[in-house]
Amino acid sequence: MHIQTAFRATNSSSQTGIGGSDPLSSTQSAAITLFPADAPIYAQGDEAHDLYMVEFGTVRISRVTSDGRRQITGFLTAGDVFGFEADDEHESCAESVDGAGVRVLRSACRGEPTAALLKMALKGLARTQQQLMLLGCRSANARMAAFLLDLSERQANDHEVHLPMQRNDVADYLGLTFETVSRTLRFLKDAGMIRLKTISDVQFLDRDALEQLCE
Amino acid sequence: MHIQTAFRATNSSSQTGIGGSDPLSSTQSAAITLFPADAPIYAQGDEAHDLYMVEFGTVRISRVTSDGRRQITGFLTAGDVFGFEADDEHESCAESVDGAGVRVLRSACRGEPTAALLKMALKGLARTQQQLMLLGCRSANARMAAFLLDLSERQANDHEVHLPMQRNDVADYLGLTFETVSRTLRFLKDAGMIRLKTISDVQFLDRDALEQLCE
DNA sequence: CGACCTGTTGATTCTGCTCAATCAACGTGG
DNA sequence: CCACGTTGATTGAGCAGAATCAACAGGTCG
Repeated sequence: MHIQTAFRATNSSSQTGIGGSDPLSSTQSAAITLFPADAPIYAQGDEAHDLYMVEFGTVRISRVTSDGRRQITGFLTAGDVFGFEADDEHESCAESVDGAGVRVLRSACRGEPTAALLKMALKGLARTQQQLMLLGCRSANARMAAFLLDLSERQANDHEVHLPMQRNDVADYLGLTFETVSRTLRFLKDAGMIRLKTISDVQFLDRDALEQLCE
Repeated sequence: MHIQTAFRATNSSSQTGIGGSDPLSSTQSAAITLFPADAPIYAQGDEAHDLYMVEFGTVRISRVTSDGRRQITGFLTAGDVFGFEADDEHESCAESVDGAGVRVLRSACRGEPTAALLKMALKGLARTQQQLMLLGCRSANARMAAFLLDLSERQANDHEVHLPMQRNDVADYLGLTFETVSRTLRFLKDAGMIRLKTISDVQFLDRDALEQLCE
């Protein structure tokens, strides 16, 4: 099974600054491919050729264990680059969450690596370590608070957060069950820390309390 | 406070193949520094200049949260390279676990990056993702089993594993308490999967059962 | 020998998982 | 239009497992 609905849009010069200089000036691939919700971008075991950059929407990176469980190892949004592998095979799979636009950076990984390429790899490393700290939080409430604050920072909005993914995805990201995710949001609501504007839009009522909670 | 007992040894050409060619031929720093147990190599907040390679012994990378808890984000052994940062400041701290020999790779990160450098960074990324999957294991027994098997692979020994770090470190690595670590080892012992040759040497009696457990 | 540190074990508490029911939103087809 | 099925989200009850608090054993070092 492969991508069907993926279409190609004209290149809309990404606003997603990486460092200062555009690291892709020599590797531009003008086409952006749209992956509808839940469409696979690459799968576990696929050969790893290229790198990818999210242009809009959200991409999830996940890995499935032999017992069928799924661990989401990252949610990526505009400007994030993914597809790095130590070997020539993808250890994780990448899927669109909500209809994501992805640009393929061909030949970015061919030849001698550039400083920009290294920087992107290090950014991926930093993201992964960040999530590691998140999973280190013992309580479910703390993890959720940390997750919301992390999203808030990425979305550059101190007062509100949009959750493009569903509860199941959040659960597999935080190492919880989706029931617990639901309960946790309810706890934060009852504690007066957040308000659920819609099912996927969270408004912060007491940011300090959230920050204190995830410590 | 800085390293005191650190001494410099003659360079013993490392056997720790990274890829095939020696990536450090142009960046050799002949000196190896010995860090005694628990000695800091660098601290959270230190300026990040160089990269480091473990020559012998074990190094732990950790991060402390504002509430005082510690999350160990990696145990590194001979051949592993660490010190990568996305920014110019160390987000984590590195300490010797058991008396570790560390070589500084000066200027490895200056100028244009090499393919070998990128490869090392990607290896670090892969290690971090591996641990992320480990933390994704729900049960304490599963985490411990996965940890032991992971160590076994790194030590290239199918029958036995040496634990250079103490229970407290294992706990902070696995996101458990040290009491639970103790109990978990006891469980694996009672289940006939392992034998504790010494307090820090674990012998596998039923490797298959361990592998099945951590699924 | 005593002080201290690491590790083990026990008892209790509490958190999150499991199993289950319910509800709201949506789409389909009669 | 409404009956029906589906899917995602919420909520409840009971239980298993890990954290917490506490006691104790073994080793090392002064």
